[in-house]
Amino acid sequence: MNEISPRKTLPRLDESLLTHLPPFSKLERRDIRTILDQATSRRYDEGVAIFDEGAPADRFFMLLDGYVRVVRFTPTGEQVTALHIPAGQLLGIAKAIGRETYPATALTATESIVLSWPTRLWDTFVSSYDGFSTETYKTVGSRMGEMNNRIVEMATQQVEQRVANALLRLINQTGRKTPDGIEVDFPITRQDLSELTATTLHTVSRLLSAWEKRGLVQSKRKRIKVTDPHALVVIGQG
Amino acid sequence: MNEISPRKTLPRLDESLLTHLPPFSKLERRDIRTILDQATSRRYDEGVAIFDEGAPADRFFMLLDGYVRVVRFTPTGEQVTALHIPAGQLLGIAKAIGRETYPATALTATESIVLSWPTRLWDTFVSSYDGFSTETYKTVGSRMGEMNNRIVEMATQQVEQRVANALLRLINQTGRKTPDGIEVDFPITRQDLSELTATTLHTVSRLLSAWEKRGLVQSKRKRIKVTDPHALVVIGQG
DNA sequence: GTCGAACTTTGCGCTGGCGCAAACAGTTCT
DNA sequence: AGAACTGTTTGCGCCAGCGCAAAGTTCGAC
Repeated sequence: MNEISPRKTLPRLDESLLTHLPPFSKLERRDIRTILDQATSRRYDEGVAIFDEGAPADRFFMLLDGYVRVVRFTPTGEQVTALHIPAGQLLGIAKAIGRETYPATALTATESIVLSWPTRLWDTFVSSYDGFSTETYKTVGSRMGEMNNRIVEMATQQVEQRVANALLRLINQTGRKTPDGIEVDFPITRQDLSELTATTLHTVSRLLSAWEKRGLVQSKRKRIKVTDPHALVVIGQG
Repeated sequence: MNEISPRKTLPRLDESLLTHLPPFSKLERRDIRTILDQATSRRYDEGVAIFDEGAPADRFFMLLDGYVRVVRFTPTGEQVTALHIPAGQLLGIAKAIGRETYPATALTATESIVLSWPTRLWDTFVSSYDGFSTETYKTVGSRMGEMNNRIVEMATQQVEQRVANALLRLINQTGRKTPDGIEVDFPITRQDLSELTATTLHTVSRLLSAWEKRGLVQSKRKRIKVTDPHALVVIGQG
Protein backbone atom coordinates (compact mmCIF):
# COMPACT_ATOMS: atom_id res chain seq x y z
CA MET A 1 0.00 0.00 0.00
CA ASN A 2 0.86 3.66 -0.14
CA GLU A 3 2.46 3.55 -3.53
CA ILE A 4 2.20 6.70 -5.57
CA SER A 5 -0.56 6.65 -8.16
CA PRO A 6 0.07 8.09 -11.61
CA ARG A 7 -0.02 11.84 -12.09
CA LYS A 8 -3.53 13.15 -12.45
CA THR A 9 -4.61 13.01 -16.04
CA LEU A 10 -5.59 16.66 -16.18
CA PRO A 11 -3.08 18.33 -18.50
CA ARG A 12 -1.91 20.72 -15.80
CA LEU A 13 -2.84 21.50 -12.23
CA ASP A 14 -4.33 24.93 -11.98
CA GLU A 15 -2.23 27.61 -10.35
CA SER A 16 -5.13 28.91 -8.32
CA LEU A 17 -4.83 25.77 -6.21
CA LEU A 18 -1.82 27.22 -4.43
CA THR A 19 -1.86 30.98 -4.87
CA HIS A 20 -3.98 31.66 -1.80
CA LEU A 21 -2.21 29.21 0.52
CA PRO A 22 0.19 30.87 2.99
CA PRO A 23 3.37 28.97 2.15
CA PHE A 24 3.01 29.98 -1.49
CA SER A 25 1.07 33.22 -1.36
CA LYS A 26 4.06 35.46 -1.88
CA LEU A 27 5.22 33.71 -5.02
CA GLU A 28 5.08 34.72 -8.66
CA ARG A 29 2.86 32.83 -11.05
CA ARG A 30 5.96 31.44 -12.68
CA ASP A 31 7.32 29.90 -9.47
CA ILE A 32 3.97 28.37 -8.68
CA ARG A 33 3.93 26.87 -12.16
CA THR A 34 7.31 25.28 -11.53
CA ILE A 35 6.21 23.97 -8.17
CA LEU A 36 3.04 22.46 -9.58
CA ASP A 37 4.90 20.85 -12.44
CA GLN A 38 7.06 19.03 -9.92
CA ALA A 39 4.11 17.93 -7.82
CA THR A 40 2.26 14.68 -7.79
CA SER A 41 -1.45 14.86 -7.16
CA ARG A 42 -3.36 12.04 -5.59
CA ARG A 43 -6.77 11.25 -4.19
CA TYR A 44 -7.08 9.17 -1.02
CA ASP A 45 -10.15 7.36 0.25
CA GLU A 46 -11.41 7.97 3.74
CA GLY A 47 -9.50 6.17 6.46
CA VAL A 48 -6.28 5.36 4.65
CA ALA A 49 -2.69 6.20 5.52
CA ILE A 50 -0.89 8.93 3.59
CA PHE A 51 2.34 7.99 5.32
CA ASP A 52 3.35 5.80 8.23
CA GLU A 53 5.22 6.51 11.43
CA GLY A 54 8.85 5.53 11.13
CA ALA A 55 8.90 5.29 7.34
CA PRO A 56 11.63 7.20 5.49
CA ALA A 57 10.36 10.69 4.80
CA ASP A 58 10.82 10.59 1.05
CA ARG A 59 8.02 13.04 0.24
CA PHE A 60 6.31 16.03 1.77
CA PHE A 61 2.66 16.92 1.27
CA MET A 62 0.12 19.69 0.90
CA LEU A 63 -3.45 18.80 1.81
CA LEU A 64 -5.61 20.47 -0.84
CA ASP A 65 -8.94 19.08 0.24
CA GLY A 66 -10.17 16.92 3.10
CA TYR A 67 -9.06 16.34 6.67
CA VAL A 68 -6.22 14.36 8.10
CA ARG A 69 -5.74 12.86 11.55
CA VAL A 70 -2.17 12.49 12.76
CA VAL A 71 -1.97 9.49 15.05
CA ARG A 72 0.55 7.41 16.91
CA PHE A 73 0.29 3.78 17.88
CA THR A 74 1.44 2.36 21.17
CA PRO A 75 3.28 -0.96 21.43
CA THR A 76 -0.01 -2.51 22.57
CA GLY A 77 -1.87 -1.25 19.52
CA GLU A 78 -3.84 1.53 21.13
CA GLN A 79 -3.86 4.70 19.13
CA VAL A 80 -3.59 8.31 20.16
CA THR A 81 -4.49 11.24 17.99
CA ALA A 82 -1.90 13.99 18.10
CA LEU A 83 -3.36 16.54 15.70
CA HIS A 84 -6.04 17.24 13.16
CA ILE A 85 -4.95 18.93 9.95
CA PRO A 86 -7.43 20.84 7.80
CA ALA A 87 -7.12 21.50 4.07
CA GLY A 88 -4.53 24.09 3.06
CA GLN A 89 -1.73 22.93 5.33
CA LEU A 90 1.52 21.16 4.74
CA LEU A 91 2.10 17.79 6.34
CA GLY A 92 4.80 15.20 6.48
CA ILE A 93 7.38 17.94 6.74
CA ALA A 94 9.88 15.82 8.63
CA LYS A 95 12.73 17.61 6.90
CA ALA A 96 11.67 20.89 8.49
CA ILE A 97 12.42 19.47 11.90
CA GLY A 98 15.60 17.67 10.99
CA ARG A 99 14.14 14.19 10.79
CA GLU A 100 14.69 11.47 8.23
CA THR A 101 11.53 9.53 9.07
CA TYR A 102 7.92 10.50 9.68
CA PRO A 103 7.24 10.96 13.38
CA ALA A 104 3.63 9.79 13.19
CA THR A 105 1.06 8.25 10.89
CA ALA A 106 -1.27 10.43 8.84
CA LEU A 107 -4.75 9.00 8.27
CA THR A 108 -7.39 10.63 6.12
CA ALA A 109 -10.54 11.48 8.07
CA THR A 110 -12.38 12.07 4.81
CA GLU A 111 -11.69 11.48 1.18
CA SER A 112 -8.78 13.83 0.47
CA ILE A 113 -6.80 15.41 -2.32
CA VAL A 114 -3.09 15.77 -1.69
CA LEU A 115 -0.15 17.21 -3.58
CA SER A 116 3.30 15.89 -2.82
CA TRP A 117 6.91 16.50 -3.72
CA PRO A 118 10.07 14.44 -3.24
CA THR A 119 11.91 15.46 -0.10
CA ARG A 120 15.04 16.23 -2.11
CA LEU A 121 13.23 19.36 -3.34
CA TRP A 122 12.78 20.61 0.24
CA ASP A 123 15.99 22.60 0.39
CA THR A 124 15.21 24.22 -2.92
CA PHE A 125 11.78 25.25 -1.71
CA VAL A 126 13.21 26.72 1.46
CA SER A 127 15.96 28.67 -0.24
CA SER A 128 14.26 29.70 -3.47
CA TYR A 129 10.75 30.58 -2.47
CA ASP A 130 10.18 33.70 -0.49
CA GLY A 131 7.99 33.20 2.53
CA PHE A 132 7.86 29.44 2.24
CA SER A 133 10.23 28.85 5.08
CA THR A 134 8.66 31.46 7.35
CA GLU A 135 5.17 30.14 6.86
CA THR A 136 6.30 26.57 7.29
CA TYR A 137 7.87 27.34 10.62
CA LYS A 138 4.75 29.15 11.69
CA THR A 139 2.91 25.93 11.01
CA VAL A 140 5.45 24.00 13.04
CA GLY A 141 5.12 26.54 15.82
CA SER A 142 1.38 26.42 15.96
CA ARG A 143 1.43 22.64 16.02
CA MET A 144 3.87 22.72 18.90
CA GLY A 145 1.55 25.14 20.63
CA GLU A 146 -1.34 22.81 20.10
CA MET A 147 0.57 19.84 21.46
CA ASN A 148 1.61 21.91 24.42
CA ASN A 149 -1.97 22.79 25.16
CA ARG A 150 -2.99 19.17 24.98
CA ILE A 151 -0.33 18.26 27.50
CA VAL A 152 -1.49 20.95 29.87
CA GLU A 153 -5.11 19.94 29.42
CA MET A 154 -4.44 16.28 29.97
CA ALA A 155 -2.38 17.08 33.01
CA THR A 156 -4.84 19.36 34.72
CA GLN A 157 -8.36 18.88 33.46
CA GLN A 158 -11.14 16.42 34.07
CA VAL A 159 -12.40 14.23 31.28
CA GLU A 160 -15.56 16.30 30.79
CA GLN A 161 -13.53 19.48 30.35
CA ARG A 162 -11.13 17.85 27.94
CA VAL A 163 -13.89 16.51 25.75
CA ALA A 164 -15.65 19.88 25.75
CA ASN A 165 -12.43 21.67 24.79
CA ALA A 166 -11.56 19.14 22.11
CA LEU A 167 -14.98 19.58 20.58
CA LEU A 168 -14.66 23.34 20.66
CA ARG A 169 -11.27 23.15 19.00
CA LEU A 170 -12.69 20.92 16.29
CA ILE A 171 -15.50 23.29 15.44
CA ASN A 172 -13.12 26.24 15.53
CA GLN A 173 -10.67 24.64 13.17
CA THR A 174 -12.95 22.70 10.94
CA GLY A 175 -16.48 23.74 11.78
CA ARG A 176 -19.24 24.29 9.27
CA LYS A 177 -22.12 26.62 10.11
CA THR A 178 -25.61 25.20 9.84
CA PRO A 179 -28.95 26.88 10.56
CA ASP A 180 -29.04 25.53 14.10
CA GLY A 181 -25.40 25.25 15.12
CA ILE A 182 -21.86 24.48 14.05
CA GLU A 183 -21.04 21.01 12.86
CA VAL A 184 -17.72 19.22 12.76
CA ASP A 185 -17.54 18.80 9.03
CA PHE A 186 -15.89 15.46 8.81
CA PRO A 187 -17.11 12.10 10.08
CA ILE A 188 -16.00 11.55 13.65
CA THR A 189 -16.85 8.66 15.92
CA ARG A 190 -17.03 8.51 19.70
CA GLN A 191 -13.93 6.37 19.45
CA ASP A 192 -12.09 9.12 17.54
CA LEU A 193 -13.03 11.69 20.14
CA SER A 194 -11.90 9.40 22.92
CA GLU A 195 -8.51 8.94 21.25
CA LEU A 196 -8.22 12.69 21.07
CA THR A 197 -9.00 13.19 24.73
CA ALA A 198 -7.38 10.17 26.33
CA THR A 199 -10.54 8.55 27.56
CA THR A 200 -12.86 5.73 26.46
CA LEU A 201 -15.58 5.74 23.87
CA HIS A 202 -18.04 4.85 26.62
CA THR A 203 -17.32 7.96 28.59
CA VAL A 204 -17.51 10.14 25.48
CA SER A 205 -20.83 8.57 24.59
CA ARG A 206 -22.21 9.25 28.06
CA LEU A 207 -21.03 12.85 27.94
CA LEU A 208 -22.51 13.52 24.52
CA SER A 209 -25.80 11.94 25.57
CA ALA A 210 -25.91 14.14 28.64
CA TRP A 211 -25.09 17.24 26.65
CA GLU A 212 -27.69 16.35 24.06
CA LYS A 213 -30.33 16.09 26.80
CA ARG A 214 -29.33 19.56 27.95
CA GLY A 215 -29.58 20.87 24.39
CA LEU A 216 -25.90 21.74 23.94
CA VAL A 217 -25.19 19.40 21.04
CA GLN A 218 -26.96 17.22 18.52
CA SER A 219 -25.35 14.11 17.21
CA LYS A 220 -25.97 11.37 14.78
CA ARG A 221 -23.76 8.52 13.79
CA LYS A 222 -20.34 10.02 12.97
CA ARG A 223 -21.73 13.54 13.07
CA ILE A 224 -21.60 16.05 15.88
CA LYS A 225 -23.23 19.46 15.85
CA VAL A 226 -22.72 22.00 18.60
CA THR A 227 -25.82 24.09 19.21
CA ASP A 228 -24.66 25.99 22.29
CA PRO A 229 -20.94 26.66 22.06
CA HIS A 230 -20.98 29.06 24.96
CA ALA A 231 -22.25 26.45 27.38
CA LEU A 232 -19.46 24.16 26.22
CA VAL A 233 -16.91 26.88 26.87
CA VAL A 234 -18.23 27.12 30.41
CA ILE A 235 -17.90 23.37 30.89
CA GLY A 236 -14.42 23.56 29.40
CA GLN A 237 -13.25 25.94 32.10
CA GLY A 238 -14.60 23.90 34.99
CA MET B 1 13.19 41.26 37.44
CA ASN B 2 14.74 39.65 34.44
CA GLU B 3 16.74 42.67 33.44
CA ILE B 4 20.02 42.00 31.75
CA SER B 5 23.03 42.21 33.99
CA PRO B 6 26.21 43.85 32.71
CA ARG B 7 28.52 41.86 30.49
CA LYS B 8 30.73 39.53 32.37
CA THR B 9 33.87 41.32 33.42
CA LEU B 10 36.21 38.78 31.88
CA PRO B 11 37.91 40.52 28.98
CA ARG B 12 36.54 38.06 26.44
CA LEU B 13 34.50 34.90 26.53
CA ASP B 14 36.59 31.96 25.50
CA GLU B 15 35.91 30.42 22.10
CA SER B 16 36.07 26.91 23.46
CA LEU B 17 32.73 27.55 25.12
CA LEU B 18 30.96 27.12 21.81
CA THR B 19 33.22 25.17 19.48
CA HIS B 20 31.98 21.77 20.58
CA LEU B 21 28.28 22.63 20.66
CA PRO B 22 26.33 21.30 17.66
CA PRO B 23 24.79 24.56 16.43
CA PHE B 24 28.26 26.09 16.23
CA SER B 25 30.52 23.13 15.67
CA LYS B 26 30.96 23.66 11.95
CA LEU B 27 32.08 27.25 12.30
CA GLU B 28 35.45 28.89 11.91
CA ARG B 29 37.17 30.39 14.89
CA ARG B 30 36.57 33.81 13.42
CA ASP B 31 32.79 33.37 13.23
CA ILE B 32 32.66 32.08 16.77
CA ARG B 33 34.60 35.13 17.87
CA THR B 34 32.02 37.39 16.23
CA ILE B 35 29.17 35.45 17.80
CA LEU B 36 30.71 35.63 21.25
CA ASP B 37 31.38 39.33 20.94
CA GLN B 38 27.70 39.89 20.32
CA ALA B 39 26.63 37.70 23.21
CA THR B 40 25.64 38.66 26.70
CA SER B 41 26.66 36.26 29.44
CA ARG B 42 24.72 35.94 32.62
CA ARG B 43 24.49 33.77 35.70
CA TYR B 44 21.09 32.84 37.14
CA ASP B 45 20.36 31.52 40.60
CA GLU B 46 18.46 28.30 41.04
CA GLY B 47 14.72 28.61 40.59
CA VAL B 48 14.47 31.87 38.70
CA ALA B 49 12.87 32.67 35.35
CA ILE B 50 15.07 33.21 32.30
CA PHE B 51 12.03 34.32 30.33
CA ASP B 52 8.29 34.26 30.83
CA GLU B 53 5.48 32.78 28.82
CA GLY B 54 3.84 35.39 26.64
CA ALA B 55 6.62 37.96 26.89
CA PRO B 56 8.00 39.39 23.64
CA ALA B 57 10.81 37.14 22.45
CA ASP B 58 13.48 39.81 22.29
CA ARG B 59 16.41 37.48 22.96
CA PHE B 60 17.39 33.88 22.32
CA PHE B 61 19.61 31.82 24.60
CA MET B 62 22.26 29.14 24.85
CA LEU B 63 22.45 27.26 28.12
CA LEU B 64 26.16 26.86 28.85
CA ASP B 65 25.87 25.29 32.25
CA GLY B 66 23.02 24.13 34.46
CA TYR B 67 19.55 22.78 33.81
CA VAL B 68 16.35 24.46 32.82
CA ARG B 69 12.74 23.40 33.24
CA VAL B 70 10.26 24.68 30.69
CA VAL B 71 6.88 25.08 32.35
CA ARG B 72 3.43 26.39 31.65
CA PHE B 73 0.94 27.78 34.11
CA THR B 74 -2.78 27.10 34.00
CA PRO B 75 -5.35 29.82 34.66
CA THR B 76 -5.77 28.35 38.15
CA GLY B 77 -2.05 28.59 38.91
CA GLU B 78 -1.13 24.94 38.62
CA GLN B 79 2.03 24.35 36.70
CA VAL B 80 2.95 21.72 34.16
CA THR B 81 6.48 20.93 33.06
CA ALA B 82 6.79 20.58 29.31
CA LEU B 83 10.50 19.86 28.92
CA HIS B 84 13.85 19.69 30.65
CA ILE B 85 16.76 21.29 28.87
CA PRO B 86 20.35 20.26 29.66
CA ALA B 87 23.45 22.40 29.16
CA GLY B 88 24.57 22.84 25.58
CA GLN B 89 21.17 23.50 24.06
CA LEU B 90 19.50 26.57 22.68
CA LEU B 91 16.33 27.83 24.30
CA GLY B 92 13.86 30.61 23.84
CA ILE B 93 14.09 30.17 20.10
CA ALA B 94 10.60 31.46 19.44
CA LYS B 95 11.77 32.94 16.17
CA ALA B 96 12.60 29.49 14.86
CA ILE B 97 8.96 28.53 15.05
CA GLY B 98 7.54 31.78 13.76
CA ARG B 99 6.49 33.20 17.10
CA GLU B 100 6.91 36.70 18.46
CA THR B 101 6.45 35.70 22.10
CA TYR B 102 7.84 32.93 24.27
CA PRO B 103 5.46 29.97 24.35
CA ALA B 104 6.37 28.94 27.90
CA THR B 105 8.33 29.98 30.95
CA ALA B 106 11.92 28.83 31.45
CA LEU B 107 12.95 28.24 35.06
CA THR B 108 16.44 27.31 36.15
CA ALA B 109 16.56 23.99 37.97
CA THR B 110 20.08 24.75 39.16
CA GLU B 111 22.32 27.75 39.15
CA SER B 112 22.97 28.31 35.45
CA ILE B 113 25.17 30.16 33.01
CA VAL B 114 23.48 31.44 29.91
CA LEU B 115 24.57 33.30 26.80
CA SER B 116 22.01 35.33 24.93
CA TRP B 117 21.65 37.39 21.78
CA PRO B 118 19.05 39.87 20.62
CA THR B 119 16.44 38.23 18.44
CA ARG B 120 17.21 40.64 15.60
CA LEU B 121 20.43 38.66 15.07
CA TRP B 122 18.48 35.45 14.50
CA ASP B 123 18.15 35.81 10.75
CA THR B 124 21.85 36.56 10.46
CA PHE B 125 22.73 33.45 12.42
CA VAL B 126 20.48 31.30 10.26
CA SER B 127 21.75 32.64 6.97
CA SER B 128 25.42 33.21 7.75
CA TYR B 129 26.41 30.29 9.88
CA ASP B 130 26.68 26.91 8.30
CA GLY B 131 24.89 24.18 10.18
CA PHE B 132 23.27 26.51 12.66
CA SER B 133 19.86 26.25 11.09
CA THR B 134 20.04 22.50 10.56
CA GLU B 135 21.06 21.81 14.12
CA THR B 136 18.48 24.20 15.48
CA TYR B 137 15.71 22.43 13.64
CA LYS B 138 16.94 19.11 14.88
CA THR B 139 16.53 20.47 18.36
CA VAL B 140 13.02 21.62 17.54
CA GLY B 141 12.30 18.21 16.09
CA SER B 142 13.52 16.30 19.07
CA ARG B 143 11.55 18.50 21.42
CA MET B 144 8.44 17.87 19.37
CA GLY B 145 9.18 14.19 19.56
CA GLU B 146 9.48 14.40 23.28
CA MET B 147 6.21 16.24 23.64
CA ASN B 148 4.59 13.71 21.41
CA ASN B 149 5.80 10.90 23.58
CA ARG B 150 4.50 12.61 26.67
CA ILE B 151 1.07 12.90 25.08
CA VAL B 152 1.04 9.24 24.20
CA GLU B 153 2.24 8.27 27.66
CA MET B 154 -0.27 10.41 29.45
CA ALA B 155 -3.02 9.08 27.24
CA THR B 156 -2.28 5.41 27.62
CA GLN B 157 -0.20 4.70 30.71
CA GLN B 158 -0.84 4.35 34.40
CA VAL B 159 0.72 6.75 36.85
CA GLU B 160 3.36 4.25 37.97
CA GLN B 161 4.51 3.68 34.40
CA ARG B 162 4.62 7.38 33.66
CA VAL B 163 6.71 8.15 36.69
CA ALA B 164 9.09 5.30 35.90
CA ASN B 165 9.48 6.50 32.32
CA ALA B 166 9.96 10.10 33.34
CA LEU B 167 12.69 9.07 35.73
CA LEU B 168 14.38 6.99 33.08
CA ARG B 169 14.27 9.88 30.66
CA LEU B 170 15.80 12.16 33.25
CA ILE B 171 18.73 9.90 33.92
CA ASN B 172 19.22 9.34 30.21
CA GLN B 173 19.31 13.01 29.42
CA THR B 174 20.95 14.38 32.48
CA GLY B 175 22.18 11.43 34.50
CA ARG B 176 25.46 11.30 36.35
CA LYS B 177 27.09 7.96 37.05
CA THR B 178 27.93 7.17 40.66
CA PRO B 179 29.50 4.04 42.15
CA ASP B 180 26.11 2.54 42.97
CA GLY B 181 23.78 3.92 40.33
CA ILE B 182 22.85 6.82 38.11
CA GLU B 183 21.73 10.04 39.70
CA VAL B 184 19.62 12.84 38.30
CA ASP B 185 22.23 15.52 38.57
CA PHE B 186 20.09 18.47 39.43
CA PRO B 187 17.88 19.00 42.45
CA ILE B 188 14.42 17.62 41.81
CA THR B 189 11.54 17.44 44.25
CA ARG B 190 8.61 15.05 44.38
CA GLN B 191 6.53 18.02 43.37
CA ASP B 192 8.67 18.57 40.26
CA LEU B 193 8.30 14.95 39.26
CA SER B 194 4.56 15.11 39.77
CA GLU B 195 4.32 18.16 37.51
CA LEU B 196 6.24 16.23 34.89
CA THR B 197 3.94 13.23 35.06
CA ALA B 198 0.58 14.82 35.68
CA THR B 199 0.02 13.40 39.12
CA THR B 200 0.35 14.57 42.74
CA LEU B 201 3.44 14.79 44.90
CA HIS B 202 1.80 12.34 47.30
CA THR B 203 1.54 9.64 44.69
CA VAL B 204 5.11 10.22 43.55
CA SER B 205 6.30 10.01 47.14
CA ARG B 206 4.49 6.72 47.67
CA LEU B 207 5.93 5.29 44.48
CA LEU B 208 9.48 6.32 45.30
CA SER B 209 9.15 4.89 48.81
CA ALA B 210 7.91 1.61 47.40
CA TRP B 211 10.71 1.47 44.85
CA GLU B 212 13.25 2.31 47.50
CA LYS B 213 12.00 -0.63 49.60
CA ARG B 214 12.46 -2.86 46.58
CA GLY B 215 15.97 -1.50 46.06
CA LEU B 216 15.36 0.14 42.68
CA VAL B 217 16.16 3.69 43.72
CA GLN B 218 17.70 5.67 46.54
CA SER B 219 16.53 9.14 47.30
CA LYS B 220 17.30 11.97 49.58
CA ARG B 221 15.80 15.39 49.72
CA LYS B 222 15.84 16.77 46.16
CA ARG B 223 18.08 13.93 44.98
CA ILE B 224 17.11 10.74 43.21
CA LYS B 225 19.47 7.93 42.28
CA VAL B 226 18.41 4.96 40.19
CA THR B 227 20.18 1.79 41.24
CA ASP B 228 18.30 -0.70 39.07
CA PRO B 229 17.40 0.96 35.77
CA HIS B 230 16.35 -2.28 34.18
CA ALA B 231 13.66 -2.94 36.75
CA LEU B 232 12.33 0.55 36.11
CA VAL B 233 12.21 -0.16 32.39
CA VAL B 234 10.08 -3.20 33.14
CA ILE B 235 7.71 -1.14 35.25
CA GLY B 236 7.62 1.45 32.49
CA GLN B 237 6.26 -1.05 30.00
CA GLY B 238 3.53 -2.44 32.23
C1' DG C 1 -35.65 -7.08 2.24
C1' DT C 2 -32.14 -9.40 4.85
C1' DC C 3 -27.79 -9.74 6.71
C1' DG C 4 -23.73 -8.23 8.84
C1' DA C 5 -20.68 -4.80 10.21
C1' DA C 6 -19.86 -0.69 12.32
C1' DC C 7 -21.28 2.49 15.61
C1' DT C 8 -23.80 3.90 19.88
C1' DT C 9 -26.07 3.62 24.32
C1' DT C 10 -26.68 2.22 29.00
C1' DG C 11 -26.18 -0.31 33.36
C1' DC C 12 -23.27 -1.91 37.08
C1' DG C 13 -19.41 -2.79 40.01
C1' DC C 14 -14.77 -1.80 41.02
C1' DT C 15 -10.42 0.59 41.86
C1' DG C 16 -6.40 3.71 41.00
C1' DG C 17 -5.05 7.52 42.58
C1' DC C 18 -6.63 12.02 44.41
C1' DG C 19 -7.92 15.13 48.34
C1' DC C 20 -7.33 16.00 52.93
C1' DA C 21 -4.81 15.91 57.09
C1' DA C 22 -1.17 15.51 60.17
C1' DA C 23 3.34 14.49 61.51
C1' DC C 24 8.14 14.33 60.44
C1' DA C 25 12.87 15.63 58.71
C1' DG C 26 16.27 18.22 56.71
C1' DT C 27 18.14 23.30 55.66
C1' DT C 28 18.79 28.10 56.33
C1' DC C 29 18.56 32.15 58.94
C1' DT C 30 19.16 34.74 63.16
C1' DA D 1 20.32 26.67 69.61
C1' DG D 2 15.91 27.75 68.21
C1' DA D 3 12.73 29.31 64.70
C1' DA D 4 10.92 29.28 60.27
C1' DC D 5 10.71 27.14 56.01
C1' DT D 6 10.75 23.77 52.64
C1' DG D 7 10.39 19.23 51.38
C1' DT D 8 8.79 14.24 52.54
C1' DT D 9 6.07 10.48 54.38
C1' DT D 10 1.93 8.06 55.57
C1' DG D 11 -2.91 7.07 56.69
C1' DC D 12 -7.69 7.15 55.37
C1' DG D 13 -11.90 7.75 52.76
C1' DC D 14 -13.94 8.67 48.52
C1' DC D 15 -15.36 8.99 43.70
C1' DA D 16 -14.55 9.83 38.62
C1' DG D 17 -14.17 7.23 35.18
C1' DC D 18 -12.75 2.61 33.50
C1' DG D 19 -13.75 -2.31 32.37
C1' DC D 20 -17.06 -5.43 31.23
C1' DA D 21 -21.35 -6.75 29.31
C1' DA D 22 -25.31 -6.59 26.63
C1' DA D 23 -28.60 -4.55 23.79
C1' DG D 24 -29.99 -1.15 20.46
C1' DT D 25 -29.37 1.53 16.05
C1' DT D 26 -27.78 2.89 11.49
C1' DC D 27 -25.75 1.93 7.23
C1' DG D 28 -24.14 -0.46 3.27
C1' DA D 29 -23.86 -4.74 0.65
C1' DC D 30 -25.99 -8.31 -1.59
